[in-house]
Amino acid sequence: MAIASLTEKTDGITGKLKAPALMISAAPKTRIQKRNTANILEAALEVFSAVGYNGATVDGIAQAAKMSKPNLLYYFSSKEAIHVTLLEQLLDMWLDPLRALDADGVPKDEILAYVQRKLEMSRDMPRESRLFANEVLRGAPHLSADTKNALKALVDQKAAVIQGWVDAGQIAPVHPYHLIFSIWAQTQHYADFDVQVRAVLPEAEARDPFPTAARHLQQMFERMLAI
Amino acid sequence: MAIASLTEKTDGITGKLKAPALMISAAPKTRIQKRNTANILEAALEVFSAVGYNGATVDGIAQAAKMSKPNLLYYFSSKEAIHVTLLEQLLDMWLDPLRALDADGVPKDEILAYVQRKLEMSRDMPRESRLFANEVLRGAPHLSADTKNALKALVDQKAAVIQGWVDAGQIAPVHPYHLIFSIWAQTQHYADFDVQVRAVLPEAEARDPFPTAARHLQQMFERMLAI
DNA sequence: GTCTATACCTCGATAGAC
DNA sequence: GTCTATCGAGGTATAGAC
Repeated sequence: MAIASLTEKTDGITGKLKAPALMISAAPKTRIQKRNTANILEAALEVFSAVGYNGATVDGIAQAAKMSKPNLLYYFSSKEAIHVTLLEQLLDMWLDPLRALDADGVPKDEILAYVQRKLEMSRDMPRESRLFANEVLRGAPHLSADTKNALKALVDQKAAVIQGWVDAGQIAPVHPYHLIFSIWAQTQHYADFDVQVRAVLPEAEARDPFPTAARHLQQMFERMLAI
Repeated sequence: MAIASLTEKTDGITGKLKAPALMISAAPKTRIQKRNTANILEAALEVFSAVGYNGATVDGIAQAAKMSKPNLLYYFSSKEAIHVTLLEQLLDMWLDPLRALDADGVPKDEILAYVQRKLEMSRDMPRESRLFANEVLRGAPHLSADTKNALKALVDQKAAVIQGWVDAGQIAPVHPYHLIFSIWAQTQHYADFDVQVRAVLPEAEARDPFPTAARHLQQMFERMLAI
């Protein structure tokens, strides 16, 4: 079932073979098809994350992928199909840090490590962060009900783990769902609002906000969870 | 100078008379002009915040304002002019909660009150939050250098206040800029990613996430700042 | 599989009557 | 100030040759 695909570990970006609903053709087969499809999705990530879904043009994506517009549309039936495929493929990888939160680990360490992994994703994959931010900001019109349910199932599961730690007195009392939102919000902020962060920070830090951000968030969640 | 207009208290949304660069006409004069201009900006806020700048159409804004497209374009020279005017006007009010942070108040109370005011803005003015989120996400192409400098000046000033409190031992050591980012990120999250928050939360809380969010953030920043 | 050419549409903005 | 009509640019997607 769909939920299992998000609660179980998968290979993320390379696991692109599960046929998305909106694609014309069946799963890609030949080497050149795989290569072109991957090129298109990489180009689409670049363009969508920079100017949003509505700001992007098929021609712009085609140019970024170094192919003609009709050729691109030979691989994907529409602009929407590219976007949907991209979202579904990347979401899996995007949730890896949360999926790795281990119920059997040391509670405080597990959560702090999650925060740092998530911050690293904002640093190393800001395009993915902005892609999702843009989608959710507009009301998530291209995320299927299945996908939303799978996301909820994963968060429910991890929230239960955190609640267990609270009940066992291993971390200070917290609202597990809002704690997760706090982690998402603060880490993704450094990708999604990057220009604002850099515009506001003193010049020395603006060049690379992430080292001080990492220390700040470490401090923040350490104090939040200390018993 | 421009910076003063943001660091000093102004009357926010009603202070729309300072002529924005991109408007055709001078400041509105007749009663009907004021009324139509206000209608257009209200409609534009509704549309831009729902579908973003690129997703919005002049016709859509005109319909929301219950006028014809050419009539709307009689008041604003272009779609971009509407957007720029809207951003400049609302930013002032948007920064009121930060501006109200009082250097002479009780440090912890001042910061906690700021958090709550900001969360209330996310609850009561989600459209404004999404408007800015969309603009910053795309790299803030419609915010002038003056506006960015004014924002930085305000944050610099308040960061210095917070640093003063830290130096005086009145709150726990924190990075003032990142503390402000933490407040922005976590409070705006409930407006910008509203659909995700509601999709993930258990049903009872999803109906209104704000009461538990308020308690969670109170807890979070109390523990962060406790000496 | 990839191209040129193009059909078809929507959008931003303007012309010009009233 | 407000309208109908329309222009021209730029967008998605397809036709059809190679």
